[in-house]
Amino acid sequence: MTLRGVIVAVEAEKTVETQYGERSLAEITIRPDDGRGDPVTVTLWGKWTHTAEHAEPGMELLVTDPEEDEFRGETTYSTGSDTHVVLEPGFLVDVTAVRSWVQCPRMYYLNKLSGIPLNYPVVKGTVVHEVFGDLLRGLDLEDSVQNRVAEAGLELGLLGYEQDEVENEVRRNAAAIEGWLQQGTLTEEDAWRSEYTLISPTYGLKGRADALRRGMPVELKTGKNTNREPRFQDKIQAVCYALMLRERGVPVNTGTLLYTKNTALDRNEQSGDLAPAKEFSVGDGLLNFVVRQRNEIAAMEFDASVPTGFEADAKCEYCFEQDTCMVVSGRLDQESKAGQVGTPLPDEEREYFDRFYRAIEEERRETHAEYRKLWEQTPEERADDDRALIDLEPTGQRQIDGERWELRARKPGDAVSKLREGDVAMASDGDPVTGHSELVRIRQLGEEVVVTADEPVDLCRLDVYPSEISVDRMLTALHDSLLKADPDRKDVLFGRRDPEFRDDAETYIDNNEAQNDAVNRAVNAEDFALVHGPPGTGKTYTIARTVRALVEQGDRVLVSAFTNRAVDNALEAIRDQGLGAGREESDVVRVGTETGVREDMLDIRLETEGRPNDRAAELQQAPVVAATTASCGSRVMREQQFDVALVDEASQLTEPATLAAINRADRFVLVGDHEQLPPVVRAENDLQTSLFERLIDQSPEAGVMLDRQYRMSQRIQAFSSREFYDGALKPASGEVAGRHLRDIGVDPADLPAEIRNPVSFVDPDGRREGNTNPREADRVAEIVDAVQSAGVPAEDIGVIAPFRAQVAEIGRRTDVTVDTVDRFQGSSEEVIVVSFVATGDLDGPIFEDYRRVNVALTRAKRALVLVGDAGALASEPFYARLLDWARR
DNA sequence: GCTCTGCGGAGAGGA
Repeated sequence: MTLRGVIVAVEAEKTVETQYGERSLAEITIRPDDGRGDPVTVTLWGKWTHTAEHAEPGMELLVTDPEEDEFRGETTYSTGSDTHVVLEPGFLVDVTAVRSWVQCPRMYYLNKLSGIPLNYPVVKGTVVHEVFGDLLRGLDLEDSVQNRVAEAGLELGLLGYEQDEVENEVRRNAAAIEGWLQQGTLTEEDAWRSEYTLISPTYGLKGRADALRRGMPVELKTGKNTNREPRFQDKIQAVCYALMLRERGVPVNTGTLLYTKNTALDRNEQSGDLAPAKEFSVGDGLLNFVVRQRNEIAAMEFDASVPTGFEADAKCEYCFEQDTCMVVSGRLDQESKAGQVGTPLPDEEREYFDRFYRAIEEERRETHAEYRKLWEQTPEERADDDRALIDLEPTGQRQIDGERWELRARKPGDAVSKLREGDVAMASDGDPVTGHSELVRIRQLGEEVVVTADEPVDLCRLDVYPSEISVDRMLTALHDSLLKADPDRKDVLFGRRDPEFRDDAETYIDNNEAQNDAVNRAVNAEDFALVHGPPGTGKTYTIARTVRALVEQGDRVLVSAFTNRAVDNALEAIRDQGLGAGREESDVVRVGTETGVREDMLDIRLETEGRPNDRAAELQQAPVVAATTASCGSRVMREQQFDVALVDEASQLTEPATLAAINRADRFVLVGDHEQLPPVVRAENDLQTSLFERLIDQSPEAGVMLDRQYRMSQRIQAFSSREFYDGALKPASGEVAGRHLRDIGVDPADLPAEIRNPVSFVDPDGRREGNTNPREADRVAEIVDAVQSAGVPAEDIGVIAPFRAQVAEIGRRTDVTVDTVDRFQGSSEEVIVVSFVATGDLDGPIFEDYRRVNVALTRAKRALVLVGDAGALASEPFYARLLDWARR
């Protein structure tokens, strides 16, 4: 039995006399989640009072296997022999975080804040781990060493390492592993498996064990340890995995640490215990200790407080992070055991840091809520939520290169989900949390689903695997921009100084004054420039022309955007300017994964595998580098410096995500449109406003608005121009203004009367059902058919709906592109049909942000058909104006 | 990457 609920009261610890002597206890009252709602009291005995000290009203508490008692007619609970007390079980702490917390709570905080830098021990450690996995999967040691070192080519090159010396070192590490493995495999056939992903609903833990041997966790350490016992923090890591395995019913009582530098080669010169593998027994004491440590972290994060180092017996004089720790606490004016050095940041910067730190941590909690849905939702609910494909029928498994696995399954019916080809996902036998699951990469997602994995699994279900990476990257960007950035940069970001511009004026673009102004602004910016580009105004061309001008004046340029698609769009235009002719030129380099980068840009994609020096040179010598903002926060990109960072679709980026890109450069140019979609964030907080929007408000003089659009007819653009751009948006020419279906060979007479006008409104009299409206979907499909029959090719028609469910509903009825507004941003079609779904009223956040409507309407070039419920639309002034305009 | 401690044991126990 598990007791679970929100804490309503926490009593102070007290000491009582029992028949077994003096014992301490603390009482916590919770309101259980069981629905009855009557508060119950739980008595925490002995060491669990430690957790009571960290508990606060409002936190969630989980108690496993409590003992039930009657006291004064009420049921009470207390901790027993099998009891674990867990604070905030919904907050998922990573196992490596528990490890660093145990070393020192400040270390945990510093790691979180500043990320893992690019350094040799880290890169080498990763390579050795990969070789270890390969050996477990039966690969040849020499092949594995060579392949894995080559794969790390770029990082090694940036660190100035040669392939041979790294191979030799990895070989030495791997030899220790192999020797030990051979002993084991002689007796234990098939008792191994590598890289085991675990998520714990009970303990609020997640992590990936390096390996399991006969079900027991094995952790690999690339260092040396000649003590008889494994290092304490290493044990902690293994104990976390043991705890999670026990939760799944595996009777784990042993953990193993494998120290790869404990080799026979050193035996002559070293004394001590040089066996690479050190086993230790996992008892209740350690398991409980780990739960209590995790509780400390969860409690600290509950109110976003900052650890000082006093929480544990940290001994700063031994710590390698002492200097960093003192600098961070000095600059952020934090209490710390190590002490402080340096002057604190100005108050407004401190306030900014705190505000965004909290906002990012809120976002992290929302990400954890996504994880929770893995076990809180039924498979059917997950599928309805578009977050999983369920009821897959496995059709085959085979081993492919490198002893990895390719798994196939048939997808029943026309199931849809957020999953995309190239995504990392969680494949399972049906239950991703308690069943057998593996992290996989999706290769193909049609009627047949194909994924690749390190280990085989029955491919019955595929789940979105939430990632904290963007949250982590935002934190490191925040850290870099406040603690490492040059003060000059901060002065303009905080509005203490106006951005400056050089006076030069040149003609870069001779047929569009605003675009030419924008390029001049960007090229002459001493600090930053902002380019406001409403739909169809040639943002991308302006960016490309700017990049060329910057490169010609000798600048090194970083081109970035939130999505891979936007980066590649910008790159395409940049290549049209004559840059990035091909790999030989290597003047433009695209940094990104093979699956993320668009096919026609793969020829300039930076290969990360190969000879270190060559790979590093390709990146370091490129005058133009393009990468997503998430990649800009990567270990590799954090080492790069640019003169100018140019960020496209900046209005869709959170402020810290934008910082990740602009931290890399002396000057920056943001291009965007704050009247289109804002950043996608889960929590409601400061992350919802983009840096672009904030700076446009703060320094309007740094901005140029592109005011001529090359996309929509006059009739189509009118509403958007009036409602969102104060009427300033104009067609670029008479040709654009007068665009009509006739120009592409369509006679309006061939269309049904109700959609004969360039902008029309149709009310199908449907009913909203959840996030769909089947009748409206029917009608949309009929309209699309009619448009096609009149002669518009399918590829020139697009359908936009607010919800993915309706997108799927319509998609079943037509072959043209159907997608959500959010996915349509950045593209356009000759004819656009918009399905509003809502009937009766316009309840729901999706309708509250009018910017979404702006995006939907401005995708159309020659014809726009709005399909919806007139009553619902008329119920709200903005939509009523839209309706009037469409029916005119 | 270091010099160190953090981990008990069956299991009930107070008012």
